[in-house]
Amino acid sequence: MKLIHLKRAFYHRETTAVAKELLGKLLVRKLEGKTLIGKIVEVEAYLGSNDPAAHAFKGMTKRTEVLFGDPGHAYIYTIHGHHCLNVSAEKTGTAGCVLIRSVEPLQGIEVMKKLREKDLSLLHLTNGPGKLCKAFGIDLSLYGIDLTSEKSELRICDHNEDFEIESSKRIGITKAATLPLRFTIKNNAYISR
DNA sequence: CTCTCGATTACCT
DNA sequence: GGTAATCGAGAGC
Repeated sequence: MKLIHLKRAFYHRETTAVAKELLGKLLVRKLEGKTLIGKIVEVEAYLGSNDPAAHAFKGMTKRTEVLFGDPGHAYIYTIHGHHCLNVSAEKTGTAGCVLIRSVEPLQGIEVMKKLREKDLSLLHLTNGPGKLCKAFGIDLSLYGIDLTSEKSELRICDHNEDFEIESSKRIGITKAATLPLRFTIKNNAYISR
């Protein structure tokens, strides 16, 4: 499998467009000499200043500053004791991002199982934002990492496949909860919930 | 410094 | 489907 990372221009667009097109792409993590790969099957768009549910809604803080910078960087935060991975989108100065909610494990599954401590069945290994971060060894030390750099330990690579995209309400939020900004690959077995 | 609140998970019935 | 555990960021004092 040849791994060509997505370029900056991919992220330099409207957040919902980036979200939909991230479906089917490959999350690639270099870790301890191994390469872990997961196919993105579920994402959510967070629109920044127009979206009360977005962390960036109230403006820039130390935590959210990467969202206001160049697109194509990792926005990682902790919630309920777990880490979540987002990708920054939109032009510099505008704070859109895409939450990676679920991936299908493709390569490095033994390493993922080692990093996760519970529920090691393949279907439940990476089917949630906190779970996939644990399985991929993603924590705050990777905050702000450039996903478009060949050298990065974390990047997103191109992959082509035919599938149908389904949209639905975002999960686990209370504000702007009815907007259809969650996108999934229809009928994929590794979607969360 | 203290307090509150989740973009969650795992385990229970 | 219901809920306890969890912990850092952000806000307020």
